[in-house]
Amino acid sequence: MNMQFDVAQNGALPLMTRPCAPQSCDQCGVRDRAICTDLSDPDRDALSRIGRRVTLHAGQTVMWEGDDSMVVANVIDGTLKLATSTGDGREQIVGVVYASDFIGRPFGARTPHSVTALTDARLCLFPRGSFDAFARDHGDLQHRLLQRTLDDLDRTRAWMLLLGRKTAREKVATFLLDMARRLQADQAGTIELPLSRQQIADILGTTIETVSRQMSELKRQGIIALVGRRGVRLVDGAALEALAEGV
Amino acid sequence: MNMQFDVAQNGALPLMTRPCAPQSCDQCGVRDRAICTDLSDPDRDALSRIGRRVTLHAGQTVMWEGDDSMVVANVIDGTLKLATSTGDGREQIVGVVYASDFIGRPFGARTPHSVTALTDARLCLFPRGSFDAFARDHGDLQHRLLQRTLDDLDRTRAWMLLLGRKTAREKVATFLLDMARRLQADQAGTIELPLSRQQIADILGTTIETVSRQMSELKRQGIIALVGRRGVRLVDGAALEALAEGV
DNA sequence: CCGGCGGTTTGACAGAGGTCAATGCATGGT
DNA sequence: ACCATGCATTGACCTCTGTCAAACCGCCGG
Repeated sequence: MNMQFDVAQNGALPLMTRPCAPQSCDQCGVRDRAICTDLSDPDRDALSRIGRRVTLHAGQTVMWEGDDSMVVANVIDGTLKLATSTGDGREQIVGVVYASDFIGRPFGARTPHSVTALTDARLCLFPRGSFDAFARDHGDLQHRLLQRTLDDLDRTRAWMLLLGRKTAREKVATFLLDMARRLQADQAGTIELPLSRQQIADILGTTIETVSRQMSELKRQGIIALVGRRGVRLVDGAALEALAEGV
Repeated sequence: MNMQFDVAQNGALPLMTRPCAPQSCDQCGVRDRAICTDLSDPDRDALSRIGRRVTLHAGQTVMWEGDDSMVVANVIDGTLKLATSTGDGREQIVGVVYASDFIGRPFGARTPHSVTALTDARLCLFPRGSFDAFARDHGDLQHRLLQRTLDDLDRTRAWMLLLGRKTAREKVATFLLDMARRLQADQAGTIELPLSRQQIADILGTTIETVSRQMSELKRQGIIALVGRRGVRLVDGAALEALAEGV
């Protein structure tokens, strides 16, 4: 099906080589949305001292499927994909994460999926062992992590319905609505997808050609408008909603 | 695709009407595997007093998708399915749970999927509010719940690869290996599937006919043997493993 | 032991979507 | 401003799997 087209883009990981200058949590952009939000000031400082700010370029992979789980992180900025693949290189994106989301596998030995930057991104990175220890001692942090994990699980299960039972048309409609919900539209109502057609196909469990054909068809019907390579404007949201549910 | 064929089997829920006689945790069959395992004796007693033992018959549904999240439970015995469906009745099973697993949506207002007994089952049922409050006060319980949720999420994401990228053959092979891993084989090496062909199809995101055809083909090749309606013996496990990965 | 029910298997067919291939066209570098 | 490159679109074709339908057969009750 599709090859791991972006492996070649991955340079050496900057994790060890380019820690940014230590930066306080005070001016952190996700300060009031990340899992560390409701820690007390001294606790947050302690956690902050465990972690490092790290910058990623689009295409770089932070963790690989099956690796030992060495680090976890908060996403400060940017969009990343979580993916797994079959032995022969078919890839399925199992999650897309945004600013303030948490990535990595705490309390477990293995990273079950790769994590790759789709855009340039900044992370607040923690060694897993230290993070685990810290979390065990801080009930609210653990509670927030649990909340997030439960939400992730709900979203993931909802996506299984899409993968297993929806038609290509329904998949694309659902995807567009999902993106519109997460992304901020500009003044013209256009959203900029952080994903290529190939990546969209990898999320929807289909092919690039099918995604393209479905989008063209939606455009032909006047339900969406395509602007440039990655821009989309949802012209008739209600129609999309209907298609997403398969009516 | 497939209709919700088993809705008709659902009698009135026994949840309110048939609480079993209070029963201590001492003789609980999942005592050392459920999330309550490492609570202190008094704590476990306290939790036990919040909950009730409840018996379900095969086909009965405990919670419906979209309902307010009123209860959570430990599975003491039996097998249940978690499912979501599209507006027009296509169903996707998003999880199968066994003895000692935890079900329901703690810390959230809505139940994101239905929960239905596949076999007769026994639950240790808690009102969600009380359970949430208890869990917040007991870090180890919450930690165990987090562990389980993280494991569930890993498994669920692995299943997304199957739904999105695997062929019918690979799906069936993966399913059989997964069941063999979970279920206890009898002396002849035969496992008894707790699922009908329709339910298998609903797990794999395919149809009953495709499942049947793939199983027949595997049997023809001597890789598995079918015994009766629900029995399967994995004759050539290595061949199955190879098929599951798509080689 | 038999008969009927409900799940399962098998067959024939069709269509959605995958594959292969060519063309089109944004985007970024010079 | 232009071109080159790589992504996206479109087309033709084919296959896998879904659909419809009939035959089959475990399993249970009488």
